[in-house]
Amino acid sequence: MSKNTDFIDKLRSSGLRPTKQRLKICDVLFNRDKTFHFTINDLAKSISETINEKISLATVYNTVHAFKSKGYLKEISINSDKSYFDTNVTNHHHFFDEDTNELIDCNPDDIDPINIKKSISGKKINSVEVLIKVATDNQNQK
Amino acid sequence: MSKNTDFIDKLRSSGLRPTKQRLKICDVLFNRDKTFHFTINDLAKSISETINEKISLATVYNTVHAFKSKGYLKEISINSDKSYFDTNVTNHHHFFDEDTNELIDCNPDDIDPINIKKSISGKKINSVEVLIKVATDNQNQK
DNA sequence: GTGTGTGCAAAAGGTTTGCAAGAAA
DNA sequence: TTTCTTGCAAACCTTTTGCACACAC
Repeated sequence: MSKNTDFIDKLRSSGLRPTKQRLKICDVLFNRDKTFHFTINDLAKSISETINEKISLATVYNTVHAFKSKGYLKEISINSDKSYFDTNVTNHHHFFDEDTNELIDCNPDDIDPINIKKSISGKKINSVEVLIKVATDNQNQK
Repeated sequence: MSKNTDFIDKLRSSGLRPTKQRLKICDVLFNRDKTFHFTINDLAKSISETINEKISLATVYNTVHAFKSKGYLKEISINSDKSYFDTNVTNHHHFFDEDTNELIDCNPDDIDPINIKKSISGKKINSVEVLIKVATDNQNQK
């Protein structure tokens, strides 16, 4: 697990001042074994549960966006009503459980490489994302 | 091209009353050669440009949701800030042009079938969607 | 000290809701 | 006449913004 000094280095090296709030957010986001999928609300709640002091929503937004632009977080589109973020910034795909609104990472070998035969002239591919929506078996289809 | 009576039948057969507003929206949505990708705003604008009377935003939302739940429209997640809809309700994937915010349909044979080796126990796959984000070539990557 | 970051509240943008009036059955 | 639909405005929720104060350097 990362220590506080690691986070300080990480922030400093990307030009972000290691403030108390940012370090707390780092702690909540990155000090865990498994990938964390969250909405801003989840994160804010998680923060106020983990620590006693609470961090302003504006700061949480700021920080998440800063982390995203530095490549420490990835944003995932599922529903249009909320932004999901992912602490796993490697290229990977997702299952989305429509019953629980939960995101599940795919491992690289869970899905064969996507073979795209079409290209858009003058454009280059920035990302290829696969989203597999699942729900309990005895249910009407999406 | 579909005629008004077709739309009336379509609506009636799915339990929706063929009101003047819904028929107008049908006309704007389905009376076209190519697939239509739109946000609610696009649609509202398109309506007020096409016809002189305008339709309340609430009604546009109602209607689009009704059409979606009847399977006449498909919702696509790209950014979290807006809902995109698609008049092409067949299974297909998309390119998204990040320069122009434009959606482009993939034909079935543009992408090889997605081979998913993992499954979630007790859950069945409702949909598999691939989103390929593209941008002009001389640009920093996403 | 200078410049960046934080926090609050207010504003913004998209979407939903409640309810009275209107239209379809 | 009964039920569904419309339209408006208000409510709502998530996200952004402005600005004064505080903190990092």
